[in-house]
Amino acid sequence: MLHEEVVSRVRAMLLDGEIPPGARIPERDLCEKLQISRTPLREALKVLAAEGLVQLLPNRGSRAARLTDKDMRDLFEVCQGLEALAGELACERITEAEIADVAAAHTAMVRHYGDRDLLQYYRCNRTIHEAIIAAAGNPVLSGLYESVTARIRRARYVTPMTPRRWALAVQEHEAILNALQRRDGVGLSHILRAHLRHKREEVLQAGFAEQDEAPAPWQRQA
Amino acid sequence: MLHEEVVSRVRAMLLDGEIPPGARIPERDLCEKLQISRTPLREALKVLAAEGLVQLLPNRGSRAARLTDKDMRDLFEVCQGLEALAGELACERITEAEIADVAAAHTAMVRHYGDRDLLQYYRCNRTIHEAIIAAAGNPVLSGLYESVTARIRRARYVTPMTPRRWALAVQEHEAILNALQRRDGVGLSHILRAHLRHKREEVLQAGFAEQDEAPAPWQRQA
DNA sequence: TTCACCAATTCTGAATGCAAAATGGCGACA
DNA sequence: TGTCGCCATTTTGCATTCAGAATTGGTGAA
Repeated sequence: MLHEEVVSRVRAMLLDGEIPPGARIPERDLCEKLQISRTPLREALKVLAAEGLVQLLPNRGSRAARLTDKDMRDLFEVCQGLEALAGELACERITEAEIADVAAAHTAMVRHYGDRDLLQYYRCNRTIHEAIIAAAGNPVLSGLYESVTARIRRARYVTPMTPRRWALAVQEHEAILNALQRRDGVGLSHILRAHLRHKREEVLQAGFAEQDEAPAPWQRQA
Repeated sequence: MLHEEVVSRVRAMLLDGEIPPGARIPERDLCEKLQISRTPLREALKVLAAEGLVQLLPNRGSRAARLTDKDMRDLFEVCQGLEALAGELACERITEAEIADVAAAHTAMVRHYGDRDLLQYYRCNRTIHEAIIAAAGNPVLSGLYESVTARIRRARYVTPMTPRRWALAVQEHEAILNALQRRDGVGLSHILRAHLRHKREEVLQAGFAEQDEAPAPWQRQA
């Protein structure tokens, strides 16, 4: 198994919640689960720690990072900034073919909205957002966006929506597609930010802060 | 030596150019220079590779990453987005005391401009930008900003400036401070973006693309 | 002289072993 | 009975070791 594969596997386990937030990560167990030795696993854990997914406690091993409400707010804020930037850049650089792709995904998404199929709706939604990022043609931006969204993905794409909010979101997406087709970068940027601000409010209202696993009150968190 | 210390040391060597861009990094040499064994060094290299400072070639070791013009442009673009976001957030959250600190750094910077002391000027400049980031009160943002600026620091703070551009930069900084004092988030955001756009043009004009170390023509780059 | 091929060396990547630190349990004492 | 301190066990962090791949140098043939 390649180094990057180990990183991906463990990252997936963290993001999918297979390793729950706040849980300790016993190296030995993960080693035998992944059928590798401790050295490559430890390398992967350090990388994931640098990404903010894992918390390293010196001489006390590693834990899956917990996301507080504050973390979630911070991540959403940055995500807003990144999407806004991507929107502006995308309007300058996107090809007609790519616009058509986004339009297709949008149409599919609206259809799933009509069917009230939340899962498929979210899938198309994500496709659209990622297409806009990709259209910005900036690998640095793409990388940071990937890292940030990965951490809020469960919150972003799992939160149930009220009919009212869902309708608003679809409406916003109409505006997003429209701005993109008009190549109105400033407009798109504003819409994306508002869109994400609303999403953030949803998520925070839903109370998606990740709880501590062993919240013994006298143990202060490092 | 702690893990984070190893990462920092090697990162510093890369950013300072002690390990030149494109240079191969023989693990054994660095090990004895840092007085550590290969295991912790390799962990650090993987982390730095995830940060984009190091390029891992499977079974062929690692190289210090080279920055192309495109990389530089991408990094500046993202930097613009992050600073713009930070400017808006800072205007909402900055304290009067922090504004005073920025104002003091600004005054000092203008004085160094009067003395044509580029080094001290850049020092104050950086203080101001970092203070704005810090005032945004978003650790995720701070972390990404730190990572992005580290990679363009040499270009950003080493490029010589024409008198004309320098004067413009100072003028822009007046506007930055002014917007901050008025807590005009949107205005600050725009000024910061223009400021960085100008900076980027300077840097790219100066031709700061990092050359290959061993550009043997028949060796294709991975 | 130049190219191709092969052996030897060097270097990377991963597993194992060892010392140090932390965790948990047991007993002593207040 | 509850708390503190000490010792055994577990786990981490690192050095060392081992296997495999890549590079280098050399040899021979065209």
